[in-house]
Amino acid sequence: MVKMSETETPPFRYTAALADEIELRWQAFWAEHGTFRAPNPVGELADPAHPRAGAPKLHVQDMFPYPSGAGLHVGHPLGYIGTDCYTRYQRQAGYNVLHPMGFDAFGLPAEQYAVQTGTHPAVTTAANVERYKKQLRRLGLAYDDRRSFSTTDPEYYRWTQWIFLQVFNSWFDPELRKARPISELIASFEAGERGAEWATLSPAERRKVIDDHRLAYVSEAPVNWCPGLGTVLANEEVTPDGRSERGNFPVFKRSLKQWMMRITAYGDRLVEDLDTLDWPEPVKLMQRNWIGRSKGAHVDFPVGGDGVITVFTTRPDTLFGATYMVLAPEHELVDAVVPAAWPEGTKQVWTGGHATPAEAVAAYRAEAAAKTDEERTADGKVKTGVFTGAYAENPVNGARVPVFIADYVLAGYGTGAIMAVPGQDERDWAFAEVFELPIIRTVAAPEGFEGAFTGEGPAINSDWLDGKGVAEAKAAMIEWLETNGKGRGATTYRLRDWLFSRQRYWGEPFPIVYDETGLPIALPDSMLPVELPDVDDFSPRTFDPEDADTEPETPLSRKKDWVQVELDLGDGPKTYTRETNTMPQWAGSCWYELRYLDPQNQQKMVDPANEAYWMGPRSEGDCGGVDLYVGGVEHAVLHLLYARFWHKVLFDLGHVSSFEPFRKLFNQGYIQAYAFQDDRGFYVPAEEVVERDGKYFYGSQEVTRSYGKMGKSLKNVVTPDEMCEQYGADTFRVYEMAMGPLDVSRPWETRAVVGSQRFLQRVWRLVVDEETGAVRVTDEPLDPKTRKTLHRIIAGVREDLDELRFNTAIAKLIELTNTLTPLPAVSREAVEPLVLMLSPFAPHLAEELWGKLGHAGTLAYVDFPVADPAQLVADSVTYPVQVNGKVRGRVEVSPDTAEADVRAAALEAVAEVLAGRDPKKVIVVKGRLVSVVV
RNA sequence: GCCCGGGUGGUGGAAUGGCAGACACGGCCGCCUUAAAAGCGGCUGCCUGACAAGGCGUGCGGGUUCGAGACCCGCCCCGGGCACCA
Repeated sequence: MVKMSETETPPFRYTAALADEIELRWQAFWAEHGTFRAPNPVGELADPAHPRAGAPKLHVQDMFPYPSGAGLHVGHPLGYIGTDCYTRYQRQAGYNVLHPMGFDAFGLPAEQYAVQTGTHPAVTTAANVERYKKQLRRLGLAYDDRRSFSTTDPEYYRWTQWIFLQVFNSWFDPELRKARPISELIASFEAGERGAEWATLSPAERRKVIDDHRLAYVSEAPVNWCPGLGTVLANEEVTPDGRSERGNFPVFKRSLKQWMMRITAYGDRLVEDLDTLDWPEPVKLMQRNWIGRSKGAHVDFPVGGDGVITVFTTRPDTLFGATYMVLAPEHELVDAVVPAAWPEGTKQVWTGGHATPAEAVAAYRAEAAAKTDEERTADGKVKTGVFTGAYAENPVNGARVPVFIADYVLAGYGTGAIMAVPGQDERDWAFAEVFELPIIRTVAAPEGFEGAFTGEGPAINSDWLDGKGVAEAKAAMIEWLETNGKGRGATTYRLRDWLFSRQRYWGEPFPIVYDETGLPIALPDSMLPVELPDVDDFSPRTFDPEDADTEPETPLSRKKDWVQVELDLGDGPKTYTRETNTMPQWAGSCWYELRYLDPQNQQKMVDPANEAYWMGPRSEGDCGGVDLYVGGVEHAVLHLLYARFWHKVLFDLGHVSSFEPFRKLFNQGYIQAYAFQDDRGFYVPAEEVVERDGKYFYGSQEVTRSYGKMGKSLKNVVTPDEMCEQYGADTFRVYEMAMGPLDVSRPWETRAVVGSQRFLQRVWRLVVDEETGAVRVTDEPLDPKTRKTLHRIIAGVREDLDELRFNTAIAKLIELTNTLTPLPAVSREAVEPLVLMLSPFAPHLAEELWGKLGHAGTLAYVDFPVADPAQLVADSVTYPVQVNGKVRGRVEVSPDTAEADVRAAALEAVAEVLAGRDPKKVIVVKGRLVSVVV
């Protein structure tokens, strides 16, 4: 029996099968010819003969993926396709384009899989990377294959370790506001520039002093301990409700010895340099919020005999309104200030019903400690606290102010103590109301204003500040505090130092060993990389997720023969102990944009000439960096903040010429999908659900629809592999780009993909006779009208591509195709530009058609069409004529018609509507419309 | 609570203050076909209407303007971020 569909389909139609054949052939061609290799100025990848050698450069990069075992679904490559279209266009427009792709391959899932199966994470990771590469190649993504790497490659993490050592071997000079080599600090100590004490210290004590200045340092400090994961986490990895971002386990504050990076030293620059970046405002805002810089003053309040409570305030101008103070319950001074008995005049509400201050404080502390963060913030509007029995003295006027403890003051921010100014602070106002504390306004509030006034206004009740505006009063007060030794201007940050060690196996080992002093020693560059040793047991010790009283234990610590190592570090062979923590997953992604520039360089992380070419500043004050960095908004704080920090350290030390890693950031949207559940709540395969009358059915049973992520468990995954099989990669690419703007999230709809296939089929048919396979294109010139359309579309497509508006660019190409389709002859004059303009989106099809049009080789370096300005002026203009805002007629005139003539013609066109009424006003908008008012 | 985005046909989405709904999906009709699929052509915002035509339309209410989806004021809803940060 003959399959009808096969016999009836024209033999040379652009079908999925033909697309498959064409695509695989061109992918092989590109790979074989190294078509998308970009030449470097110097080094292994230099190529003076390359068509783009020495051309203006463009460095475009995607946030590289973690190669998961599940492979890609159709949502993952959205951004990759976007940057591929953009870079293919720019390459044709004349740029030397760097568009690399790598893999962020250290991390938890590979390790967890290894724990379950006993397979080494390196094996799983390598397999997953291969799978990803295959899937990406099948989509025709034009990467420079020589520049691909995984963060897990020893040749790569050798440089991650090298950068760690750069950080370790530096300190931040607050005067110069930059990192400097630690050797310069040591020299300064030795020269006696930093006090005489140095000379009296033992060698180990000196090392401790120096270690305390390093940008990477070990500290015993409260950290986020996650027993469920068996590791500590950075602040950025803990959700606001105190759980791990990965795994959603409880996280506890524990004091532990861990590696930290002094990112806080860069707080100012990380905030200020945001202004130089072309990033989405919301992302900048999130970084500003995370860094949380506030400027103000430290003010000293004398308490008791010679005690002092130092507070941080952003409103030193309101000091005359400070009517009480609050310490965090955990504040170290609390015990010191609490007297034996309640002083004279203690109000009943202040005591919490306790007989002595000590009892009240102890009870309140116990209460506060028992509350989780959630509970503390849940009832955040009701202020609680208790009087300590102590009074402090307001340094500006000597007023006696009671000292409270309350959990609305956080131990971890500022100094853990505040001066309370209820007149100008809403929280203080609320507290003052509960505890019947006096309220003094120090900024004039508007007539009839109730509550705390936080706005602008002249100072009042403030002695010598009276009448000054807020900004002026702040400055005056800071000056007064400094002159009188009562305080000083200060800046604080919400940002904490970055916790950099993890108790995991699958991460970069630290290039650090310890000697008998227990102090860290950096390994020399010559000993890099410190390779991750093989172990039998990959898992860190994990615990009952709720059990806070547990201790981390690293997998590497069990490998005794690796931990104890004999080395000659200059003092002859000695036994050292290796650091057994590993680096967090962020380490590898903190600098990968740099390694793409010079991936094969064995001598340097990146050759300065290559860095300067691809990422260097373009003008005085320019930050430099990747020209376009595309990825999801979920990395707004973590990855992007860490990467900026490392980049700035490398800049300070002279290793790079750019002071920001990513000049322009673009957040792509997500492709999401519908999922369907039956009445038991089980997910049913989404592709088998049919819609009838606005309801959804799986077989005969009605199911409910929800919208969200694609996932195996939701049974709604669609893969690019399936799309390539059903339609071809080019159709899939065109569909993803046509379905909406790149930065907008949208639902996946497989049945709509056919629209893109039809479009490509029409283009194919313009060139190829479906019955004979012959090329139909003629050398006949275009008719003048179509020529104008062509050039209008060329101009529009270029504009759209420059702005990453791929959806509207494709709409214009469809329009052009639909214009050409019904014409009796297919003119080369129109088809060649069409093919070239289509090539960023459907590169395989375009290459194939380009060949059929008689050109040899690839079109990747053929000039992108340019519109002829002469063709962009219209022959005639149609003016719609509005009467009172409604279109009532139209006139067609030549574009150079004088305004008066347009007006006359327009009035004539709507004469019937006007019915003799006299127009009050006639507005002629040149080239647009005519508006008549009656 | 505060700060960002965003609300346009059945659906995804277009529109420098100037003809709202480009382009596509879906739907309806037609051509081709014994038939179906594919392909091709037409119609498709809503309401009234046989047609012609008219009215109404960009979350809601006001405003600016000859003219507002876009600008201003006040609300509502959805998504995201932050949340006692002194």
